[in-house]
Amino acid sequence: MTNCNRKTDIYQLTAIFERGVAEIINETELKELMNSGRTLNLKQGFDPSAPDIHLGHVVGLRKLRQFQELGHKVILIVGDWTARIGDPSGQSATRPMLSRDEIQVNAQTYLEQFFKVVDKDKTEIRWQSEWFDKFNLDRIIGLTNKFTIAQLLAREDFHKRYASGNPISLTEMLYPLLQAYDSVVIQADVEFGGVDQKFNCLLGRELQKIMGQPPQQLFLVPLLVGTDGSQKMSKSLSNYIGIEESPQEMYGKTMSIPDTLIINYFELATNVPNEEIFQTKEQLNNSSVNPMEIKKRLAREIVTQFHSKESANEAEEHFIKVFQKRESPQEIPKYFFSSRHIGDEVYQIDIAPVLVKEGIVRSNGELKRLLAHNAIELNGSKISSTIINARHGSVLRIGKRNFVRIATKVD
RNA sequence: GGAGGGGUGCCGGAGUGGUUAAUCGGAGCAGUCUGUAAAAUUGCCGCCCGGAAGGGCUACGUAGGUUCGAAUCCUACCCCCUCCA
Repeated sequence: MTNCNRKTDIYQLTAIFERGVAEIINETELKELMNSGRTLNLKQGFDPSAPDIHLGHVVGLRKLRQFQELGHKVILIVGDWTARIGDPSGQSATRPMLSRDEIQVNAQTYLEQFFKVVDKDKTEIRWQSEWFDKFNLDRIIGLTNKFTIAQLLAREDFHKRYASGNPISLTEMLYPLLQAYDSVVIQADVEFGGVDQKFNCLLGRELQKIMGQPPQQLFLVPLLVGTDGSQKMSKSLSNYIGIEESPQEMYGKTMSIPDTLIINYFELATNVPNEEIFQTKEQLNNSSVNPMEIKKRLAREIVTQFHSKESANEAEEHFIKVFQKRESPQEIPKYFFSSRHIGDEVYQIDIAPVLVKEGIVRSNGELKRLLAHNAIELNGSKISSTIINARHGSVLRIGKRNFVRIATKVD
């Protein structure tokens, strides 16, 4: 190994262990493993019931990527069996069973997004069904008798639910066991996950020991707080930034995070070097720069990562134009409205049917509420009725962010 | 097998015969302010008709029943929780 490479290694190691880490079990052992020169099996599981990846997931995926760059191999487990159980960390216990086809489709979608961050060439994909399809009662008993109820109840989520009298199904108890068994099958060296996965991952470690394997190391990343600024990013709370979203959406959602989260996002979701982040922190602390400007930088970084620099710049222009200067955006979707020509290129139009039918507003009632709140503009001026006089090409703005260009259609 | 408690809107949680589309909190949406930040403040928050006043429909686990009238009473069923065995 040349000196040059060594330096890179040290630099990378620092990045790996000092940023975007919640907890490592056991750090010393992990470092020894990494020094052993062996290609490590990095385990990452995913549940094909929720195929969309958002920035919260990216925190962990970026870690995987960093490890890959050191030459290690990711083994992605498609949890086609655990998906049927549903991760108990959600409140609702039972989920509908997914069909084979649905799982296939979800897995496909997931993979496309997954490889936007993780290196495809250094990834192996394994399906739980490879081993669990063959499981019989004998094996299930063999697995379950290795653990006690008390052990499983130690999991915070189970514990809380039990204490507050909420149901826990036996099947759910199986979830951590299956996940643990995956580690045994693939002989995982390190399992990656959010801190909320700690219990499940630890169980894998436990089971490996019982089965005579060296226990896997745990690399737990922090949970990214969502755009609402209070809860962890998740699709069901709709406080997420999906990596498949348009540059404009991504940019806008980033701008909507609370200022207090800016540094956190820089650290967890971007490659901006530590020194720069440190400077940024200073600027925020002594108020020498408007936090908005810093957030714009963050938004550009994020959009660039999943789209391109150009898209990021365009998204920023759009943002400034539409939200800061309150002008109409460049591109506005056009809809045809039944119109009655009342002379001089002016048409009388009832906008309600189209807006409701196209789902731009939820219902007629909703539309009336918006009108009552002065939330609808025609070419920049508020309107108070769904019956309007407009020209072909006039622009409607509904709420903050919905724009509609009117195309007239005389019946 | 026995005893008791409970199932309400996106979530939590009131409500025990009419004044209840259902108190309150959270979430959400919109207005003002503004940096799609925070804070503040106002309004909305089942669907349909109506400019409005108002009217109609659907809804409190499911299906029936009593009643002029039921989320509230009765019957059966389904589901959940706790304790005893």
